[in-house]
Amino acid sequence: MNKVPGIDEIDLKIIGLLAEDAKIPYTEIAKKVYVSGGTVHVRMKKLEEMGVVLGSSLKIDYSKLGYDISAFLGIYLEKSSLYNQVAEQLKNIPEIVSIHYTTGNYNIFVKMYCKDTNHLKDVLHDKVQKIDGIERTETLITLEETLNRTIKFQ
Amino acid sequence: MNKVPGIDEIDLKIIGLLAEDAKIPYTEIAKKVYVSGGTVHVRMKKLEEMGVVLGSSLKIDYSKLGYDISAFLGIYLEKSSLYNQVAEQLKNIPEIVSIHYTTGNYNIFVKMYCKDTNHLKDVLHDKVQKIDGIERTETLITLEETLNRTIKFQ
DNA sequence: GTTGAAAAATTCCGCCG
DNA sequence: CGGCGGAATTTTTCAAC
Repeated sequence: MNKVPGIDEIDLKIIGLLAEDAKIPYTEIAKKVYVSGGTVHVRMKKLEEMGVVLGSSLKIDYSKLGYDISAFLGIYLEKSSLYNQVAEQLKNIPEIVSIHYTTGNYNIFVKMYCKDTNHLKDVLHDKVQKIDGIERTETLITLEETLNRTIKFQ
Repeated sequence: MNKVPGIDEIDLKIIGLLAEDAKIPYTEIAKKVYVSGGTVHVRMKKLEEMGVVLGSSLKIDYSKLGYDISAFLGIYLEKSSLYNQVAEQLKNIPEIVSIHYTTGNYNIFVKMYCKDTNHLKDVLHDKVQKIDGIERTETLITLEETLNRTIKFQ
């Protein structure tokens, strides 16, 4: 399997189980992994201190909250050295949930959620396109999301 | 704000808080939102039944587990009607964590994690490229991920 | 890594506005 | 009916081994 110093099979199993549902009680994890509840607690604390586990979050169906459009944005910069500066501005746009500096076609790649096509148009036109250093953008609208999981380590 | 039937400000605040850290105790959420712990519990149960909240998961630093490469894959299909068929095959590749059917440049857009460039090459060559119906792919390697949050509703 | 016990949170239910 | 409060149950958390 995976060779990472300081992390063993048990740690990976714990992470694997909690990645699917972060609210499973440690006592239940303990049974499945054949250790005591206290050990699961100690392991998780270690993993958090190591920075392997960064926290937990809710899985949310955005469309049920009125955010019907999930889209990716490929951004071309005028100069790739502008990344940090442009990323700072992108952070201020609440519709944007992740920002990636990438090799390949685009310089920056961004994921965002919008309520509808008008909202998307507004964000693009009034917020993204106004940022200095952005040459042009390309929009990929997600029509269907088939999968959304965490990687399997076991 | 947002008009979604059956969901009010309090629900959105609860979701907002738990989206940042799914393990905050309901009693603590209750204090911040000025309702009782029982009410937070009832609200969350309602949101889960409505399918707004799909569950919870761990935020994991994949690089600390030896998965140093996060990449996107833009996939061109021979015919876009092949989506379901190809998506089924992609699901069987454990390195792939999300699959999107998109408008724009690519037909399918995929996110994946690999240990290193060799691992990435293997996945592309031995797994992805072997799938029937895929014309060609384009790889965008993430050099830096600046942001990863859930959308702010409040 | 385990155990056990104190502290805290969850969860459920009857009551009230 | 939605929200509250309290009580039983479960979980978390921590110290000693």
